[in-house]
Amino acid sequence: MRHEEAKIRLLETAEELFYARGVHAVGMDAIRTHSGVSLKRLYQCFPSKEALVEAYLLRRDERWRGRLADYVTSHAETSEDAIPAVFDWLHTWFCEPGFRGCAFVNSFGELGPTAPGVAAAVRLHKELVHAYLLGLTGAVAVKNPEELADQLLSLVDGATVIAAISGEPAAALPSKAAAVTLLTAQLQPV
Amino acid sequence: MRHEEAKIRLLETAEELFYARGVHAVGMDAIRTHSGVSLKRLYQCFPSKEALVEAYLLRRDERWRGRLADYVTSHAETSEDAIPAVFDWLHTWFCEPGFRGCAFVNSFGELGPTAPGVAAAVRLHKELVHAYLLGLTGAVAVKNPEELADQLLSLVDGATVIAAISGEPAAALPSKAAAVTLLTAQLQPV
DNA sequence: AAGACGGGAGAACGTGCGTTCTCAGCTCTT
DNA sequence: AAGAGCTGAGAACGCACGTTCTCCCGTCTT
Repeated sequence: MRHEEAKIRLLETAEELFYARGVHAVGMDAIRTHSGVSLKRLYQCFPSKEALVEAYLLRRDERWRGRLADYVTSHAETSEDAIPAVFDWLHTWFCEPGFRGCAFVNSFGELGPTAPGVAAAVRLHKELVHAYLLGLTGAVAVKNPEELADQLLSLVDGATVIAAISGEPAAALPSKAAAVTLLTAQLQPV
Repeated sequence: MRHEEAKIRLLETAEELFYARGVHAVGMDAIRTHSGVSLKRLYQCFPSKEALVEAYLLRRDERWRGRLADYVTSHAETSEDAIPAVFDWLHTWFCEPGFRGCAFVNSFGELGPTAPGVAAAVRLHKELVHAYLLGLTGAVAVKNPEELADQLLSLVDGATVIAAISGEPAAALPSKAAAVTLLTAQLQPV
């Protein structure tokens, strides 16, 4: 097995197991069994468990934002439609089997104070999501795109937390309505 | 040392350590050392670590909601003022040294899939906060108090997550502004 | 006053984890 | 063809944790 292929299988396994069960509930042996990559190779690819967790988070960040952006660009006709489309995508995400909240929030709660690299990856993810939302609010004629992006991020994270804890995907709906209200309240009169 | 006093010291120590470092980073030995309660007594009061975690969460829930309600009732003159006051309190909470996000969200991320009792305590807390917010939205003349309470809960949890990850207490401000916008948008014309 | 009781301190035990080491087999060079 | 080097499987090691056990001391009853 080639080095690159082993890395991919390890990252896929890490995402599957760490997200589903939490980081500290998954041992390196479970990663090895599920991935079929030997421990020796595993430690060649990632020098420690923490390094594997960081790599998993960075990869998940890119894929997560990619899926969001793809959905929004393919479902929103106008710039105004893009903002509610973000919450439509959240709803479909919440409905996926195995949804268990935001991997970054979960990892931060679990490892934040003890693993600085993980905390940095989580912060980076939130900054990138915020930048994406700022791109959306900057494309419509609102008074304060920065503030609106902050508010949307808060609604996104809040909806995700509530959907995870309550197990109710419909938690996306009031947040979507809130986003629309906030957007229209800030729209400049033409 | 009396039984009740030992319990209180254990719960105080548990709150201090579990919240600051996370549950699995704090051993029972650390609880014992910090509290001064012997291991024997500890296991007489709480039969397992999970039981201690649950008791800590239930106690923190009551104290947290109590502090919120006290602040709101003493700082809000009218029913309309109560809703922004919630976010003012969040801001003061975020500014406290040692703030590390929502203990319930953190515990859920860390233990959710493996500890059903913890997950239930977290759900209960969110339901009680929602009920409190519903009490506030029901006291003003809005079209849909249920939806507004859902939205406020989302903003509260979102602001808390973002403040914890970014380390920036000002994360409360856009959420407060959003709450005010949502409230005024729903106010019935007199 | 003496013995039974309870409590504190900490050792002990079993388990599970992250990480490294061992060993046997396969592959590729010369 | 032979040996060097890499690979995978899994044992081994050290450590930390949750939980229980042991021992010794103070206290309270009769």
